[in-house]
Amino acid sequence: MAGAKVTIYQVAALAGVSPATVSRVMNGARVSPESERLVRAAAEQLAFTPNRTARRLRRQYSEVIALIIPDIENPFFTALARGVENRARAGGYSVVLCNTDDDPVRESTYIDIALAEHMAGVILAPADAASDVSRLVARQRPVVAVDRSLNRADIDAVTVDNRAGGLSAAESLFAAGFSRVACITGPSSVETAQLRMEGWQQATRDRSEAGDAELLRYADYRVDGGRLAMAELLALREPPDAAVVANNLMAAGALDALQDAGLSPAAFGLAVFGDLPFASFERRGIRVVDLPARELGEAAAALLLDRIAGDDGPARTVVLRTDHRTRERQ
Amino acid sequence: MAGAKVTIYQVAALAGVSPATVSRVMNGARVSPESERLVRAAAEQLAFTPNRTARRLRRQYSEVIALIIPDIENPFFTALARGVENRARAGGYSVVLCNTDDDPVRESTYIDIALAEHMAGVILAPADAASDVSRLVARQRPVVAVDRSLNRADIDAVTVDNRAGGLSAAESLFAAGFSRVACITGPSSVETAQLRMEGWQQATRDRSEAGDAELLRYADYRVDGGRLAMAELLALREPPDAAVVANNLMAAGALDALQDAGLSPAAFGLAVFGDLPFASFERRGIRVVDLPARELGEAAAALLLDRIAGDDGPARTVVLRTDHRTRERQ
DNA sequence: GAAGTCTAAGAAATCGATTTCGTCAAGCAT
DNA sequence: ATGCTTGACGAAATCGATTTCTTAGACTTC
Repeated sequence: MAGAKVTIYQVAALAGVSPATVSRVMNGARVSPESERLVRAAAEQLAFTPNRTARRLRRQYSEVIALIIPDIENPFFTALARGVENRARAGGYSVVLCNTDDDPVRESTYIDIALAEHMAGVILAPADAASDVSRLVARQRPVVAVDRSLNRADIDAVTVDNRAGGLSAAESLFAAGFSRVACITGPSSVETAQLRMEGWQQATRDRSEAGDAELLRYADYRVDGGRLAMAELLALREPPDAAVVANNLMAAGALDALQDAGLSPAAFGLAVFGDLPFASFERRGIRVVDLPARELGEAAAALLLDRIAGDDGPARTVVLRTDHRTRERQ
Repeated sequence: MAGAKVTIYQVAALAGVSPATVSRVMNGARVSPESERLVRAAAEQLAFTPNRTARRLRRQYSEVIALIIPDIENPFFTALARGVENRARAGGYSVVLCNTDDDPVRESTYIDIALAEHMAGVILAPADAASDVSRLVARQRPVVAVDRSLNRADIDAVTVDNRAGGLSAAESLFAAGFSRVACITGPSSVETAQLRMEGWQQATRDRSEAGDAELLRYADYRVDGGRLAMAELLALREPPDAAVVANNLMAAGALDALQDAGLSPAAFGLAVFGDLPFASFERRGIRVVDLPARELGEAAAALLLDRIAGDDGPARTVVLRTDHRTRERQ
């Protein structure tokens, strides 16, 4: 009715029972049908909503999970977030999205907040493999690493097979007839960047023509880094005729650089990790290693919800497959 | 130290003072230097973090604000979210991101959660102009509408001048020599879609050649809707030679359709609301009405923080200007 | 030196829901 | 009929920090 807050005491008074009974009704404990009727009517009439803060303080627990990601403006992570949210909502949980900009300090702050807020669990795309989740573990809060794994064996993780993806991306370029296949990957400190590069390396190592160190560029997983790296590659005395690019943002930059050089992505040979959500028509001819972002999120959430529900089996690592294919149409 | 939770009582015991004094130290109230030293040392030693749930229950208030958006996978909203987050963090607040998929029921649920969680305020990009914020108002929780305004005059809002944007977008196409300028806008129930269309309408109304009703298409603000609308326009007996597209996603679809028809965006004449984050090289020649997404978020957060701090002046509406320009380079 | 401020800090109440504990009465077996 | 179980439910403790309310000194002021 009124806007003022309604407490369990007021409902109890109106229904003529004790607050304990109201609580029992709201939580499905055994109550006589008569009491239940009275309480429900009173709650309805007063538009009673239980105060979650009080409940949480008492229960030491809340139906909220934290999702900590490095870059909220990267579509890969928003798709992942959507996967997490879908799964969590289905299980009755809300998701709090925390953006770290790959800053370990901010990540650490968010972990503290998750603890202090009594969140039920944390899904973390770690800024660094050495990210410190020990406080969570010590307090027995479930944690799942997603996209990138952590340096510790006791934490659940959901990742994709990055090495296989890098390998198949490079192989598909060779199979299409390209011979000098370069690689633009992310920071060497980031696991996915390293593994994707290793896949490429494995494919190129054997081919006499290709095992050239100058064809490998470490960039920063951002648009400008991709542009710069591609520009450098094209300026080589013996430039590549194709490249594996380790994420979507750098691919956008690389496309730019190709365009500047008057090359078309199809003729040049480009294989990219992850989708280019807005580059719809230009991406024809680009090979895409499908990163199942939403599925990653769903799998991570499912795993976390299991843990929250009490599953305390040994740590699991779920590795999703990457498909790759050539884009013909969106 | 240990993982177990540390309470204010343990800190008090170790420091040899009362819990009240510990609280005073933690909150900057007057305490003797000696007590302060003792408390800080004890807190440090035990790695004490105040339990936010308990604090919130007592204070009836938390340093968390909710940001409710219709589509987390739309870069416009993530950029807006980043603006909110930056500003909120600077003010010591955390942001909880809630995604509604334009579903009024989910929106309503999130509003209830914000209330039950004692959040300090809500920034809402309403799914519908009739979205019900009355519960928030009744409970005196600050609310700011962003991007789209609400049907009520007592709520702060931060928007852009959509009509002016639509007008200048259309004008710039006419000025560039195009004569049949179409418009692909969003659902007629969405305010921004309506206003952008009206701007276009105003520009075309006077030009004899252009005031053609069939050149106006209502779509759904999504990629496929844009593609379809553009395909329909191109199939007209007398197709347009240019178009104003009311958001970024539909523009991606429209570009697709143009490509299918063998037209280049520059030759066709395309003016788009909002940036196309990944279509870097193809967007040359496209006219972009800059939507200052991040600034919208920052302005909304600033306004909300003012309200939270107690500002209870009359409701304000902040209208940001849209700049438009032609893309030459990313 | 007596009366009147301050100040620091402890004791205890408080926020609102949950949960333990205990009581009372009804139901059942012997 | 007696003793025992069972179920409903109220009273009161609890979660942990904040916030009165008090009290005991220390310091002014005339």
